[in-house]
Amino acid sequence: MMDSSWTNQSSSLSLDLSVGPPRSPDQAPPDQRSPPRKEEVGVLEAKLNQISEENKRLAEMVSDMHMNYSALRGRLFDLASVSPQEKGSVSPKRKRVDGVSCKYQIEHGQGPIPKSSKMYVRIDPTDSSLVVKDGYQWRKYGQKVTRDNPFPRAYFRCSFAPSCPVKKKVQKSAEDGSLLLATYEGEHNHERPSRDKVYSVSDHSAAAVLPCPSIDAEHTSQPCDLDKVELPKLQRLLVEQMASALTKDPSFTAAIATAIYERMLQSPPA
DNA sequence: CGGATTTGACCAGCGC
DNA sequence: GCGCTGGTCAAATCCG
Repeated sequence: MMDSSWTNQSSSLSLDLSVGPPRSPDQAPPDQRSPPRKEEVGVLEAKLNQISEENKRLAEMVSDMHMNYSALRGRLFDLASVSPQEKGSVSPKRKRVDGVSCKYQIEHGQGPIPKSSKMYVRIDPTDSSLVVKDGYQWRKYGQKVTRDNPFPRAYFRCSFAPSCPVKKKVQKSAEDGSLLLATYEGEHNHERPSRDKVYSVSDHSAAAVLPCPSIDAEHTSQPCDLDKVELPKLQRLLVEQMASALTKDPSFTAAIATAIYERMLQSPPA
């Protein structure tokens, strides 16, 4: 099985790339204790702004790398964990469509197959809150322990708009307690209340929310084939290499920080 | 005090 | 019909 050690590093991905204000003379090394002139301060401030911008870009790159890797990992996990019998519906024993009873569909005048999707969310394995910060507002209305998973499944309804029919089920992966699987049913009939919370890598309770493009294929019972991923090959290869670097080298983030630092030293004064 | 969460009860579908 | 299971309800409880 896959090495989950990287998940413990996920929080460290939110490495502090920000550059603080210039050191005060008291904090500076002994050989730099002379007070800076005004023009020097201006130069340093400009340099600081430039570095901050670069740090921002680098942080976004790391964020993207993390999400891309997690998405691929989630998909791989999905493929590995879904048995052939389970690919059609939630349970072969029950003729429900994605967990929605026939009665519910009839009463609510819905079609046979509500639009659904899944998201994988990286969390702290010790976090049992089952909270997926996807930007929408949810109200929990139930929790159940299911037969095939020791972790409880939580049921949520979208509470942002009273008429919004969207529901979601959130359950930890049975194999990987650091992975949350959120199953969404229906479509929102309103705008997203807050986009800022989505893909918030710095958020420790939901390090990365990962849309899984394979899920819609479930309705057609088509096997999810990694080769059919629409990502260009080159991009995928790049993502895999970056992911590999993240997983194999625990000091990868430190290396990035070192590179940034070296870049700072090489950067000419503005 | 009002809204959100918890949790046991209830319901429906399915297999035997 | 009965038991099992997943999904939902709703009263109790929590919390800001």
